[in-house]
Amino acid sequence: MDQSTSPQGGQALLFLTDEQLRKGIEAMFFAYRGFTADPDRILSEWGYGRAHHRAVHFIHRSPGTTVNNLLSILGVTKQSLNRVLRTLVADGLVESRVGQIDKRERHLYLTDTGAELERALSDAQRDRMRAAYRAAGPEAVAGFRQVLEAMMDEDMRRHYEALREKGKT
Amino acid sequence: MDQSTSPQGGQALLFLTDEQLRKGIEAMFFAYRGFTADPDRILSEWGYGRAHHRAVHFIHRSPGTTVNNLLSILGVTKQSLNRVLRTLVADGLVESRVGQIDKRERHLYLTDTGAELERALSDAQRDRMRAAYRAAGPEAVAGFRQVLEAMMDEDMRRHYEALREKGKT
DNA sequence: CTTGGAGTGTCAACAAGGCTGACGTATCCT
DNA sequence: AGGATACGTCAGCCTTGTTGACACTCCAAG
Repeated sequence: MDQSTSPQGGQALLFLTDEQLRKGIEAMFFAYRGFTADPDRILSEWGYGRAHHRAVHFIHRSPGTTVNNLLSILGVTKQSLNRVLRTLVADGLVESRVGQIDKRERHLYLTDTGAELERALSDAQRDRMRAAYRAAGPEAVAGFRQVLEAMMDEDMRRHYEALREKGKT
Repeated sequence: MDQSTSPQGGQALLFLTDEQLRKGIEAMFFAYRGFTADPDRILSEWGYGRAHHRAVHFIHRSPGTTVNNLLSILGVTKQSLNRVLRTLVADGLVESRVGQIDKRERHLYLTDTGAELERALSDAQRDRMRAAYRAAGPEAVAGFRQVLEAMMDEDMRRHYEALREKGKT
């Protein structure tokens, strides 16, 4: 395709050999496995799966978020998300409050139990992330984040960058 | 848990605030989605899923690999892998040859068609990886790889590092 | 006030791709 | 000869994704 695709073509310029890129691809694959291993263990103890983890994580991050908002972040159908939310509400981990301004919307909050699960999950995941960060060092971390951000789709980057936007209950 | 878990505790020392770590976690989540988006599109055209991608990728990387070896790399059950391999063999993308030294083993190879799919998939994935690498720059890439390697489980790092070991057909 | 549409919940049916358990067969090794 | 190994396969179950269809509530525009 371009010069960097040929075996040694762009190496002097940009070191992007197919072999380098393949290593990066496999690194993503193997690392993502490690990344999810600990939460998966905890989730199975609670009888949940990754879908529940994602929901709990983003509800914790943005308390009061609406179902629709969650849908666009998670990128799944409402039927799929609803199944997960239903069990979380039924099990008392998530509270779904009817919106005050717009009563069609449901605003989602973690209960104490929900917060407990979230804490167990994020503690485990942070521990591994922290260990990796420490092993790699500050400069490596900066590079890590730069590459990951460059790998995201546009809309995902929007969600990624959005931290605080709603402060009302 | 330790000093870096408290809001500002370890920042001066290691900048590892919960917020920083959370950002890293979400970056992994969103980036992995981007990472798999292009292959997923191609796979659905061929009527396959990610499981087929993984099999095809590692057979391409290590032609003649055995089923057992593939199992340990992919970390799935033989029943699960077998279902995927069966369709790939039936569709003529993968060839399964009885071992010459040990006739119990089956050695796996891509056919021309299989290589064609692999090429389409890895081209797409490399394109995105290359774009991300270029956008982030060489130093960032080094850091990216360092952090990912530190995030892997032990056995995964072994597979990740193993490039060539078998040269015989 | 009526009506269209947005936001949400839910039922049903289906598929991919994990899992466990059990069994059979061929082959190798001791 | 007998146990271990490599592989395939059948059967059943679970999670999590999909479509399609339908109902309900409410806001806003006409």
